[in-house]
Amino acid sequence: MYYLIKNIGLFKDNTPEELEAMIKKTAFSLINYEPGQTVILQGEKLNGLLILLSGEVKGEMNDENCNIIKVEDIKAPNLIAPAFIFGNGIMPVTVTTAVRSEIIFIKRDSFIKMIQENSTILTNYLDILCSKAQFLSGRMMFLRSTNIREKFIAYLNENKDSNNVIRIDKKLHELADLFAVTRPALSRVIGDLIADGIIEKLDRNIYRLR
Amino acid sequence: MYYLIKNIGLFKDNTPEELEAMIKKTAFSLINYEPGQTVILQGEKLNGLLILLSGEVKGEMNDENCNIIKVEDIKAPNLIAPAFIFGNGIMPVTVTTAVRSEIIFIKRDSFIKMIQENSTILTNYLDILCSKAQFLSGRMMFLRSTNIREKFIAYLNENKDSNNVIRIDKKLHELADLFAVTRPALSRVIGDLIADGIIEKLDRNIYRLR
DNA sequence: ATTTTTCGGTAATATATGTTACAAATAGTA
DNA sequence: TACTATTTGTAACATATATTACCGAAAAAT
Repeated sequence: MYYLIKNIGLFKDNTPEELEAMIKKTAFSLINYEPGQTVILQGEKLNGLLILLSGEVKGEMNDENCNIIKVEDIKAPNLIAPAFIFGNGIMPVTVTTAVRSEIIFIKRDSFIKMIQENSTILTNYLDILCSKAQFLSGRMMFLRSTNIREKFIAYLNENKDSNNVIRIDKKLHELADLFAVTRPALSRVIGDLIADGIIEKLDRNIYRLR
Repeated sequence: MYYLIKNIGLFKDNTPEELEAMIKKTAFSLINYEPGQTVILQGEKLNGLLILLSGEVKGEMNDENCNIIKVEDIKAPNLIAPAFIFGNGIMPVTVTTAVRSEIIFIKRDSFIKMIQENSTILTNYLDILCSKAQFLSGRMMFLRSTNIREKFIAYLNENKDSNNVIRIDKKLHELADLFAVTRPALSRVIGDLIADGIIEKLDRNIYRLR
């Protein structure tokens, strides 16, 4: 178990032995979930740290019209909703297990004690929170400002290799979802970019910028 | 000064005396800025905590086409970019003073020591970071999913009083900016909502939902 | 090898929003 | 009061994207 959680960013700088010592003096509960069970409901307050030790969970959101919006999948080992332990902390999504899973729950007070006593865990947690905020802030600027054409070119620039070649390792509909647009619209824009000579299609999902 | 910074969320639970004792044993620098001076440049790494003690700063962003996008104004007393102290920490905006200002800078290591030694400051900082991430995550869902009509109705629902009346205390162009749309488009949608009998206009910037 | 499913390209059409311009209403100021 | 600047409403038109549908290619399953 300590070898498992060492793969989580929060604990990456601790040895399995340190983690064992630390967990041993921390109050926690280890819960086994069957596939499809609810871990935490949208609207509930998260009162501590959830560590997905094994298995896989998915987040889903219900909007006012009761449409279910799939938000993200988390595979073990990983933290679940680390940015919802503090602040108002009301979960915007319902988290359910996709497969049989083990989850560790550490109450907020115990978690605070843990990060106070261990400065690498503290800074790792701060890194996680800040990175999350920075990522979201960047992503928001990205979504707000640009059209599909610029989004796609920005994506290519971020992922190009030294030859300006990009292999897109996502389904097109996933990429479209990332850009918050529809797949045919993205597809058309890619076609336009090729027609305009801005990019070159080398193979299925492989392009070169020029 | 200690009375001033007590008004910052990070220090709200400490008495001025505690703050004085704490600051006295922390290495920091207090810098005076004239109006229009640069505090930190877009692309630079932030290496500690910036506390705006007096005055006012603004954040501006340059996109690839060198357009300047105004991001936000911060009035004293307040923290500047608290979510960029950790993580990758590269500033996405340039911060400059709008008026003569005083700014305290505490290096990252000193700040870590401060939050380790004072658990109310630690939890306040965690609250700030988590709230930021939660806010951004909510705002992103909002921007991604809905059209102007739904955004405006959501805004009305969040701000309505017991009689379903909303006084919009923003300029229309500010509201449009919040929604990441243009003012005429928002204006037209409001007109449509009135025409459809979904809302009623009581006065300039005052509406009733029905 | 054959069938079935998924994935990506494309087109017609509909819709939402942007752009630009101008006028009316309001607020601020001499 | 009159003048000016700001804010808002509105319209014509342009554009980007969504929606829907269909086809062919690729991948997966049988």
